[in-house]
Amino acid sequence: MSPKTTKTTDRQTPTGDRQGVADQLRLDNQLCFALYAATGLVTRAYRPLLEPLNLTYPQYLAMMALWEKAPRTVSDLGEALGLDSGTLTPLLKRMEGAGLVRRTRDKADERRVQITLTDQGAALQEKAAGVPFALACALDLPGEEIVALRATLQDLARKLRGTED
Amino acid sequence: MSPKTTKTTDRQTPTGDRQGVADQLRLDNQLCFALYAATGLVTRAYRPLLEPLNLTYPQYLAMMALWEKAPRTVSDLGEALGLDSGTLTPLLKRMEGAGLVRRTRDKADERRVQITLTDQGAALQEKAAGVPFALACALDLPGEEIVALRATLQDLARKLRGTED
DNA sequence: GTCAATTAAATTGTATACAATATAATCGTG
DNA sequence: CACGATTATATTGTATACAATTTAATTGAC
Repeated sequence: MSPKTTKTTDRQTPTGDRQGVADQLRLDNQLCFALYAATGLVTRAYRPLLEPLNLTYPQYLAMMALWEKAPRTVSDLGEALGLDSGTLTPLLKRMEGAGLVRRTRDKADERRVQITLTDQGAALQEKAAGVPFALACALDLPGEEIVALRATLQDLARKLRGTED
Repeated sequence: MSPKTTKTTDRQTPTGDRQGVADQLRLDNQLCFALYAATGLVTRAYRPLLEPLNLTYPQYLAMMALWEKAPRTVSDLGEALGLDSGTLTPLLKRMEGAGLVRRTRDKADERRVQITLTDQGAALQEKAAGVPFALACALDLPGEEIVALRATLQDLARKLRGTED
């Protein structure tokens, strides 16, 4: 390793020098990679908790959205989850196959598909009741930090949603 | 909608009552969903910046890992990125097809595959130099908040990596 | 040294994601 | 009411992800 200063470079302005560029492109200096890695690890932490429910992680998110509000259309669900029909259609078909939801064309507007919870799908909420607490334990973070981090991320998401289209 | 209290419920202890369970399972109360949504939005913000480089977002992460250290083995890269060979092998084959890296069996240990940067792959770092700053602008967050959020996420990741195996 | 155990990649199969396109239904304007 | 524009979902094709298995090479205990 070449000798380096120990100065941390949390630069906000772009630097053109070779070392500056290399530093700016280090994985550990990327917010995006910190997000990517944390999301992957959290998803992995959910896996053993969701396996008994026979749900994948995105399916669990979809079920939460449906426990909040059902029936709702594919688009509505897509807005809530940030997913499009290309992702949701096959996901919902699998969930239909598993007996959790029904997909029925809206009679008032045949373009729309309403997603309804089956009895089994609604009942699954009871079994999922312990999941958030179990995960909070696995995270091993004080409650206030979880709340604060969540708020920061929701803030970031709000800003990014504003500049999308 | 049924009438509800406006009390925010950032509970850390599990509650068994119906409303408590429903609240605990609301999407907006999940740290995991905040992470998931923010990651998706950030990834989308990268897309237009990476398109001129002909890189997908995971490929961009892999390139950053390789600009930091190359050649390195598939496993080593996998540890850095949190990915296994099932994901990396096809990803690296595509990057090899694009002329960014070479994949060569390690002569000292034929089980290993060393990933080397081609001249083109190394040169791409110059073109990527502006990406982190451009994205920081798109995030529209003060630098200190970016640094703080990154540190919090790295902390979370460290804890989760500890409890994996 | 031999062979079971381990390790490193690759492969297979399933499940997201998303861009681009296709299809069908509804809307809006004349 | 006709018909182009818009909307909602589905489909197609490509690219992650990851569990489970396979293959090939190396290590280690004897």
